[in-house]
Amino acid sequence: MARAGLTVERLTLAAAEMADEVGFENVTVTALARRFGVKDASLYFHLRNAQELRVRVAMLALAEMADRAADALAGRAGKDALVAFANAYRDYATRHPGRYAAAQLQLDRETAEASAARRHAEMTRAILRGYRLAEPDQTDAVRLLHSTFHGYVSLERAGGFRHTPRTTDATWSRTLDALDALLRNWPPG
Amino acid sequence: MARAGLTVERLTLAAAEMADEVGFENVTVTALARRFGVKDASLYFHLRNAQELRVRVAMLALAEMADRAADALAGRAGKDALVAFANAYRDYATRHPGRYAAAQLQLDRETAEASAARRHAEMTRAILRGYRLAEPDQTDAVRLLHSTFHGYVSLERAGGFRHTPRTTDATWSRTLDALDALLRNWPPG
DNA sequence: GGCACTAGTCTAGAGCCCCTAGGTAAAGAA
DNA sequence: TTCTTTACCTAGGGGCTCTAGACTAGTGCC
Repeated sequence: MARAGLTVERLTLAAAEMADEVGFENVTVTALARRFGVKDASLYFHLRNAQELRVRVAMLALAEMADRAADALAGRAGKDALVAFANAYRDYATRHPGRYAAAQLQLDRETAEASAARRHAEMTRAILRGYRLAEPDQTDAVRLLHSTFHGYVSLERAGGFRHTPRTTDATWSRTLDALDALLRNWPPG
Repeated sequence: MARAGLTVERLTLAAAEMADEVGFENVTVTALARRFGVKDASLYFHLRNAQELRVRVAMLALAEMADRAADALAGRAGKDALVAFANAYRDYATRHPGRYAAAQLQLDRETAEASAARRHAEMTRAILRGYRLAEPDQTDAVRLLHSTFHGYVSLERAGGFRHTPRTTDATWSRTLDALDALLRNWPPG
């Protein structure tokens, strides 16, 4: 009965890796325990329940995405920043599909506050500084950008663009052109 | 042992109602059987497995959304059509959250072909006729619209817009203005 | 009406998952 | 060394998925 050296952090990271390998919906407490050569009941010493594990993976993913986005944004402005930010987001989803799926988990208000969601919003606002939008247009633009990025990535991952021959990379690039154009010519209220 | 008169269609419809009431993820074969006063094993005479049930609910939702969108589109063109289409989509998600969640299920290629997804794409292209976009811009615009609508609705439902006081209705309306403006001034390749 | 056949439901049970209660061994403190 | 705490274990209940095989309700035919 040697100790496995489990911690919440190790469990969360392993769960995130597992999510990328087999899909977030297949990450179970039982399967995670198996991976550590331990009984499932043992994990409940470290986790309140299975939902906590999922939430922790979601928080990890949100934080990682924010880190990547921040790196991508460093030293850039205007369209350059917009493109780098969007690509960081899309690349993360491609490389870490399970984590990305986890990040879509519905978090309760308090948990959402504690997450990196605020950093995402702040970075988006930073990008918009280059486009000089006043409130409430700025908030609307933040929401539009989030919606489009998230929608594009999740439809692409779900195979929603497969029926047309045009590559999704090409459309992605043109979508960013279009959003840049839109932000430069935001329609008056 | 009176017969319950189960059919795949009745099961699918009941599952869809159940999804709207308790959430798509809580629709199980066992719970559905309970609702019909029948043992869970009995449903496997009508369904291959639980996944088939989920897929059928997804197909139902996609078809219903396409119907609503088609109604909304009738007799409209230009921005009018764009707004009506987008609202039909968003309203459906509001009234039928469980069905909407089901519609996001990943379908395999064949199932997706048999779904109403093609009708959605055709309607979007019909809207774009008013904006006179040539290929490949048209395909890109279809993808952009889908992405934005889907992204907006799912972020809104997930509570992603709660942290800012601005109402989501106001942003939605301005988002449609912005998309209309963008389509009228689509940037040259 | 009786018989054969099919369709629809049931019971029993295996396997996996979530989670709790209570036991026990390992690691560290005194 | 002994004591305490920490970390893991066994046992078990309850839910979900799904299969095998039994049984019955209904249908068609004589």
